Amino acid sequence: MTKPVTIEDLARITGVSPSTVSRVLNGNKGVAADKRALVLEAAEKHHYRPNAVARGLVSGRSMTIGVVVQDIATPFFANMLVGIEQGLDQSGYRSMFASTLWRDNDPNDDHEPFHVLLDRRVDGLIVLAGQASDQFLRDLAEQIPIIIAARKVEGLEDRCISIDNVEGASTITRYLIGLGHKRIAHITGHRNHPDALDRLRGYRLALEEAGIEYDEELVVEGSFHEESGLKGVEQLLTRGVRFSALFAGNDQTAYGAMLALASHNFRIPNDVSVVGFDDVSLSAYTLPPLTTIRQPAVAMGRAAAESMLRLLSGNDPEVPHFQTELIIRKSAAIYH
Amino acid sequence: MTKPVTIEDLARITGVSPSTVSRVLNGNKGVAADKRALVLEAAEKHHYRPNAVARGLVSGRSMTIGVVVQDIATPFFANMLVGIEQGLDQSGYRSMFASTLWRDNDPNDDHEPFHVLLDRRVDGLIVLAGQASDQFLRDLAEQIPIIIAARKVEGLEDRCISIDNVEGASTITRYLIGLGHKRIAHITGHRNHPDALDRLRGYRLALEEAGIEYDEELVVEGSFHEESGLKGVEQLLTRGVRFSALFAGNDQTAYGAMLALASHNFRIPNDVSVVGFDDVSLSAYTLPPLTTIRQPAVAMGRAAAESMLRLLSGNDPEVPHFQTELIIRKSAAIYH
DNA sequence: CTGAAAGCGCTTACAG
DNA sequence: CTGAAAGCGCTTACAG
Repeated sequence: MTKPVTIEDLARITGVSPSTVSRVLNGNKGVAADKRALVLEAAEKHHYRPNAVARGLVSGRSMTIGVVVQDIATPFFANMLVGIEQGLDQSGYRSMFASTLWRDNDPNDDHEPFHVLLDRRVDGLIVLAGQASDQFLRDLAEQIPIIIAARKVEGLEDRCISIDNVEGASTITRYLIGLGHKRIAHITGHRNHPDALDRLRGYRLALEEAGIEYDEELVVEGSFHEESGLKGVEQLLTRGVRFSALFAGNDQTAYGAMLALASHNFRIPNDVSVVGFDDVSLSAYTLPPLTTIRQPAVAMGRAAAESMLRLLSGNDPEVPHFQTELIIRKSAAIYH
Repeated sequence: MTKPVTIEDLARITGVSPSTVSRVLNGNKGVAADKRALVLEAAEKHHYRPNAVARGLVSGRSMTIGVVVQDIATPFFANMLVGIEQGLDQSGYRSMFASTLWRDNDPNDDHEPFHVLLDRRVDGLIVLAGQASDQFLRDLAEQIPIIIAARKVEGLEDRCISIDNVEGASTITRYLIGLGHKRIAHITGHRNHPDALDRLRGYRLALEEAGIEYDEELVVEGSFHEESGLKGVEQLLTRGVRFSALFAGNDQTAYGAMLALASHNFRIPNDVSVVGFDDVSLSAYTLPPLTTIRQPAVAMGRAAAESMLRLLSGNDPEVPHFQTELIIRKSAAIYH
């Protein structure tokens, strides 16, 4: 473990002052050409690398932006993270992630990931969905530049990047109705998850418009995971309700649902149509490929990063508006 | 943007010296109980939070460990990252990720993610697979504690956590052979990827053992992505070669392959058996559920973090050995 | 038990 | 154009 070379070292080697070394290293104007060359050469030769920690302490900027995420391993979030990295690239900023999910026992741990990041003096915070309260996020916004993605926070509208879940859900439900389906089941996300609530609302809205009565026997609670799609279908089947189509709360739920249906010998889409929400990249490869609503995760992540960059340079974040899009593949068909 | 309170502030408020404040904040012994109480109360009241940057500068430890990863959005890597977070939890250390993948144009950028991390003075580095050269990693190991996961580096064996790809591949190929298959196709990973090479070797090994001649017409190059599974099958079909089973280089490749086969009206596993490698969590939910080789990503990530922690505390890393496991589901069946 | 001082590696006015 | 000095927020010997 060799000690990294410092500016002090370089100064000693080249015979100029540390100030001058610092200046040439920072591409600062006004340094004699010969000294500049000297320093640059020495830096190169000794593999000098600036200590970002020290630099951060004096400049007050760590050049890293914190990202709070529920679960890295969820395809949708993973894609947003990719987008964030893309958006930050070339900016000199880097992202640092902090997650919670898998330790959801301790409720006041909800703030723990925020603190790790804040303590490390990140220059800004991008929050992906998550269960921190609106109030907490509002307070945070007083302390540090913040952008929120895949979630809407009252009072922070100009910092939120999200799609309209009600609209997306009603669009895909309408699509099923247009295919002739009347008995449409729905497996929701977590009971209190805002997205889950909005999607349920969109589903009901579309039914209402079409004059189809809402039947609570047709909806079961899920959790946005594959497992819950599987269980959801089992529940529906146990209840003995008839349905010709199923709107799963998200794509992962749809995967589980399709498996359960197949194992009960229902053919998709001939016997029952299945649709999801999100359009995770895998959904183009399921059997059959999944009809779903696209929520542009990568683009949203990139936009979050870009808005953050704008915020950090003192400008208006200008968060863009994202539209959902109906992606028609093979998992839903005309009712007969 | 309110300025965070500092130790200096706390000293002024409580009337003790900064040294004393620092001591009580660090749970240091030997401080009068009354002063301790005073400081603690003030810290609480003013929401004091230590500046990890300053602390890092003096202690020389940033309490963050860098993780270099090819692609966060790949399920296998995402799971390793989850494992790393789990392993670091409670240790006070945090991870910072840096990836490259999606900018694979510039070859000498390969080292860029290492530099961002090194410049920020991470205390250790966990490298997940990746294309940095063995030599580069060996050099790195001289500078900083390093653990390498999902890859083997010569000379750094005691720092590598990986499974035996040859063994895994030969195991699953043997399984197919045991089912009666003789014409087994294989879609590899990237041409030069060590894992891809090892899996191909394992495949050939098993064939050889069984006295089945290796037929290069049966193997096509893939890239470990869904898309390449799809294309791989198309190629095989175009070649007009007969095969009753297909060993995909990894699970994602298998997904694409299954889709292609299905769209050509092959039933899985009745007409052709398909197996993968990795056992990503989704593989339990495909149609049919995928028979595959499990590479315990989360556990490996956790082990990497734990070994790193050991290394940082001056102990032997004690990297554990991981075994692959054959996971039998529904995508492969007896040949007839 | 406690404070003054030095120092971590850098940047940035301030003089010259 | 260039160096000496101060300072970022903390920790840690060093005296007392």
